[in-house]
Amino acid sequence: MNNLRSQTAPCVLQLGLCDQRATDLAKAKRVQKWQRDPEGMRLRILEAAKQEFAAHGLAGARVDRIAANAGANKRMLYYHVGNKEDLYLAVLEGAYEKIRSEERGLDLEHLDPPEAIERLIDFTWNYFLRNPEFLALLNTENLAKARHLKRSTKVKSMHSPFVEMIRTVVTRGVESGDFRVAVDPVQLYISIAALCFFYLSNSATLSVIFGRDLLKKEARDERLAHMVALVLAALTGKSTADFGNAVGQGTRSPERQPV
Amino acid sequence: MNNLRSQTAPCVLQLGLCDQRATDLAKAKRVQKWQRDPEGMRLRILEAAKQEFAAHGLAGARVDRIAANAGANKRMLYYHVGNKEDLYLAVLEGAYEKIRSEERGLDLEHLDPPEAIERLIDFTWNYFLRNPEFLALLNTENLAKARHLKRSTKVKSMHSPFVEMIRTVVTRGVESGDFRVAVDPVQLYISIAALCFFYLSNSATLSVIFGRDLLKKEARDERLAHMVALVLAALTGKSTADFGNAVGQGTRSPERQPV
DNA sequence: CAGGAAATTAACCCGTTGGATAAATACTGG
DNA sequence: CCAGTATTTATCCAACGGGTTAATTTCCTG
Repeated sequence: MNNLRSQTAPCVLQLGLCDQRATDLAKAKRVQKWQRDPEGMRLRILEAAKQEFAAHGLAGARVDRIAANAGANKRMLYYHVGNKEDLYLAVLEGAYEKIRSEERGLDLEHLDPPEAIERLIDFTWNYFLRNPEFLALLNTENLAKARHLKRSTKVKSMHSPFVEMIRTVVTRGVESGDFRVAVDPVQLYISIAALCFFYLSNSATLSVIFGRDLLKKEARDERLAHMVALVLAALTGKSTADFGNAVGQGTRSPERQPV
Repeated sequence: MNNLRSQTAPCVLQLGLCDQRATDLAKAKRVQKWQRDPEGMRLRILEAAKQEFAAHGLAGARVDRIAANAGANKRMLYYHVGNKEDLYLAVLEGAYEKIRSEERGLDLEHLDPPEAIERLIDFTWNYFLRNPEFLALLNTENLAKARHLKRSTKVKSMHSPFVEMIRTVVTRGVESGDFRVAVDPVQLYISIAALCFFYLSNSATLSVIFGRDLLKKEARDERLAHMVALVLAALTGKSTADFGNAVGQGTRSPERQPV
């Protein structure tokens, strides 16, 4: 259809000359047509690749589109990162790095155990909301049965501190009497992630089959309250108001009733 | 690489002649080379397509491979179903049809509310375990933002009875005093599906980052117990033995410790 | 048993796409 | 300011993959 090669955006800071190339080719020669910026270029490539892989999956992603959206030439991808799969793995590693890095700043150690859990849920939920590409990338990688992730050395090492962080919270909660039982921290984290991840990652199909928009503000708030109430009720044994409140909200307004 | 076109498997019931075609071509002419079987062919195509789409996603799926695995010619797909996207939608609709159909047989109405919930979790979990393609298909469709599902008329209509089924259980549970709160049935189902779905759908990456095999028998049993305990504890307010039991199992055996 | 419709096969078409090559241009150290 | 290197651009291409056309074979019906 449309030839992507002709769409390759010129590099940043091109001194506003590219548009007039036709009018004065001779003069253009004396001026800088592009600037070097390897680091910036690499970052823009990775960002564009993240969007592309998230939007279309590994097989559906187009190298040309990534280049175009990065304001680069296709050749640059191979020069700066490598082939399509290398690019994909770099994006994936970056995505894990980013979330685990933010999680490290959660500082759950200084909170009451129930508050710590609530904060973890709140963070996870909002992180997924803010970074929908992350969800899509994980799904893509799981479709590939983690083939690429297995090759990655970086990723494996960055998860044990995170698990330990949760384990500490659980242990403290049991000792303080806030929690009735000492759950396996990995199991607990998977459950928390599951509640957030599935809702958001599958919101498109769920919205269709249940006939309500699961992403609108009220629905999102309701969901967060539901998840916190669910997990805390199970851990502490005490019911919270929110869990009860969530009851009818989704069903009362008639236009949101599933047909 | 290898030319798929030459791999097209002959039709079923070819009277065992195909292997000897080279030896006696003349005689073969007098015998049936293939049999008509439109319904069977359609089914085999859909089954092969399901596997292919589940394994590679929409963009990654190869029409040639589907044809080959269906023991058919590529042209047959277009003859019996339509183009690639039609094929994909047919597969997707069939997948929804199948799970909702099995769910209808659950007969939760005649169980105690807590038992009914446990049974629903148990069924969902095992259905996902038995039908991993279903998970992959849903992920693929969500990557496409439910673009195809929205076009489907069949799918939307088959979910309201299911939601009503759950709503009845919840209402009965509240009336009997088994449940402390009347949760929104959609919210509850999404949570149950989430706990099962995410664990299985993402088991590949999770197994890598947490350094344990989440699909082995013990891990699966442990997970089911954890989920049932989590949901029932939140609904009933009573702790169950399993939730506590699950504590250390994942962490005690040293080889499963995340590094 | 003829003849036409339904089912199946074989071969081809052509735009797309990942990747490669070589040439041009900017920067840097001497 | 010059030579050499790093970065970027402009083309090119062979393989691939979805889809189509046309011929071939089986089955059904009158």
